[in-house]
Amino acid sequence: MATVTIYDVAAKAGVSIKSVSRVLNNEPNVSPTLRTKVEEAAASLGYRRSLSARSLAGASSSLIAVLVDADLTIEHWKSGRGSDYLGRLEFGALMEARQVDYHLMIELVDHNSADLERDLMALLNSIRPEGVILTPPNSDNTVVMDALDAAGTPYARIGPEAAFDRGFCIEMDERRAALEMTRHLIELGHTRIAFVTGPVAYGASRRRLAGYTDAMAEAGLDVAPAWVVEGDFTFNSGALAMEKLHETSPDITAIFASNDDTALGVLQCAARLGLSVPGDLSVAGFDDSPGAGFSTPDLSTIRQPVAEMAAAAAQRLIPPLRRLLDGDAAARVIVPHDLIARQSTARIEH
Amino acid sequence: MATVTIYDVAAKAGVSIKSVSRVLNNEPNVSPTLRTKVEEAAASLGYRRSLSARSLAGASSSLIAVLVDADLTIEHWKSGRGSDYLGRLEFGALMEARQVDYHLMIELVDHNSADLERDLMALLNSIRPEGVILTPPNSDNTVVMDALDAAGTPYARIGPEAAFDRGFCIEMDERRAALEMTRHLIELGHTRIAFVTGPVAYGASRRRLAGYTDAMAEAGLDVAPAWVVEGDFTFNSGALAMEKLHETSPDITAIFASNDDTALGVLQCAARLGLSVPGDLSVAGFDDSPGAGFSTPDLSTIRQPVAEMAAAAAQRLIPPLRRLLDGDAAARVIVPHDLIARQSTARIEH
DNA sequence: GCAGTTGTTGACAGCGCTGTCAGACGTTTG
DNA sequence: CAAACGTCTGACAGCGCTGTCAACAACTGC
Repeated sequence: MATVTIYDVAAKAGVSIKSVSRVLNNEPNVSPTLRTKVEEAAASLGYRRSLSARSLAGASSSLIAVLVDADLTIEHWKSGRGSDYLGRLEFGALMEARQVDYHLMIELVDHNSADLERDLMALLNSIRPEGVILTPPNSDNTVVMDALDAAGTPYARIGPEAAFDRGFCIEMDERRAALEMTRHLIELGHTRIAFVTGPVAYGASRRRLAGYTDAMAEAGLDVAPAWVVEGDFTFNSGALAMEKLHETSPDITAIFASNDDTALGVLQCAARLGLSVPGDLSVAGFDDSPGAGFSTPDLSTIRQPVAEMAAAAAQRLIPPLRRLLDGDAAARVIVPHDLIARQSTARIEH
Repeated sequence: MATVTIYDVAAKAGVSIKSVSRVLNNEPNVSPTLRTKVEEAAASLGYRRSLSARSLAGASSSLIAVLVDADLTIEHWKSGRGSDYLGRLEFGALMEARQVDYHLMIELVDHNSADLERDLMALLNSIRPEGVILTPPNSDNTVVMDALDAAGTPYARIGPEAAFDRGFCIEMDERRAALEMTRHLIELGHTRIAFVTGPVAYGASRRRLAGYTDAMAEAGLDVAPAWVVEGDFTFNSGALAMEKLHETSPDITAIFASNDDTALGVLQCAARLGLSVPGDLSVAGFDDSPGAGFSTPDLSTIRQPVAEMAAAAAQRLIPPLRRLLDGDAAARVIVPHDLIARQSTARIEH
């Protein structure tokens, strides 16, 4: 194949390679004549600078690395609980990166490797990314962040739980989202609304619960202790919660589950108990997981703006994009979510 | 940060950089003494060769590019029909690549760009991957394949539809999978089994239909013309098909849909018509999409071994892995699928 | 009209590696 | 015992770029 180098372009344009480099890098002090000559030559040859050479010569590597947790991913596939999280994330980042000819590299990290720090350092040394996108649970891995800091590589943390002063934090407002979903139920006329929590250890669980509590308080509605049932983000815990609620509080008219899996469990158990959704009971979830759109009835839920979060991350990590952001490049970003009202929540029938 | 170079290692080991290079590349004619000296020095410094420098100096780039279709992906997210396809694919490839320190790069291609070929050439020129993984629909894009051939870059096509002599073809046997699912229904005692097709334009649709037809023939069962209803891989087309079948052929006891979305549509419509699944009707899908595990009842389906396919692709594209495969590195691979029997299919009640 | 400035270009080194080639050994062969 | 060979190692060039610095032309101002 005809490998086109900067020499070819320089020869064709009748200038020095340095001039070609200048034009391509948008350096100042380039005459319009030179610029057109070089641009035409480059275009006619279909020239594209070699990433390796650029990176080696000291320019930016034009690379963003996405760190994905190996364990979590394996577990995901094993459990059969597929998720389009990664796909959406990459897509969001890619749409930004491609505009300025940056590239995305996916790296697996073993977050409980004996020598995580060494692994990471070696990785950074080997590929020298301009920036790194951290996905949960590594968004809160201090070893990872320490290594990145030591290497001086900027990083963006998707959905961090703590230490919001480190790196770029890209989040959604989970409390507020839960609050809005609860409001949505209240607006539909519900007053006796139950809540199925996630594992208490997760900050996300706590924030979602807080949103529910706040919305109820705000509307002047009491929350009976029995209405808040502990779950663990799984389908089964949802079914169990439904059973329990059916016994203890048969008068509730809506259940808000901390995530979609749980909500789907609630849905299934409700069907088994002969409760019609949304006729007898409204059910809401959280996450807009792929299954949520296909349940019967399909699930009202909160869509995590994963692609937008990744885009925000990319904008902050890629210098040319960051420049466009100007002063708006806050180190901590709250990305707006969507409330998706589907069939599983409806106006209460009197 | 302390960037560790080959010079540091050479100095620490008291040898020339060429010797370090020799050891690291497993070149022949290296004395055991040298080897240990270098390995120890490298390990103690946490040294990892720079990808760019290696690639620039003429060694392999250690890079595999995954070409993902921009349009298709956008459509996916827009339709809200998330898919974990990409995630599984990457994971499969990554697990292989990491063993030999290869890296994965994700690239978006716009398959109806005015200048696809130029775009691709520029991309290849810029990142010089060792191999490229093509995902549908680009697995059958001749422009892409031509560009890759011209560049001399090996490529693996995931789920190709035609031209099986080009590149590495990584497939599953869709006809056989459909045949097995039909057999599964027959074994459960069903004899009047309907089929909802995909769009006729897709080879996959035709192969799945063929599997159904073959299994029925094999079992000596007649297929009434009304039993085969045309769908288009969407949820709605499944619901429509169910309605139609309910009118024309109320005596069928099982429906095999060409994909999960369609099957979920069938499921929903069946519920609306008061048909219990699997009591009155068994329903089967194809693809094991994320929604399939969460429907009520959950869906029996065929799991596309996406991760395994990507792994097979990686093994063929990455030279050191390919060597391990030995003569087994067929250019065309059929990766085994799984039949996942869940609640939606059951023994027929007499 | 001459130093001082600015704008525009090119020569050249060097980024961290690998490939080529040659040199220094030790071992076999006729 | 010299010639021929195989084994091990290092010197050096060069991959395709960018950064530094110098050269030159075209201005400026006094």
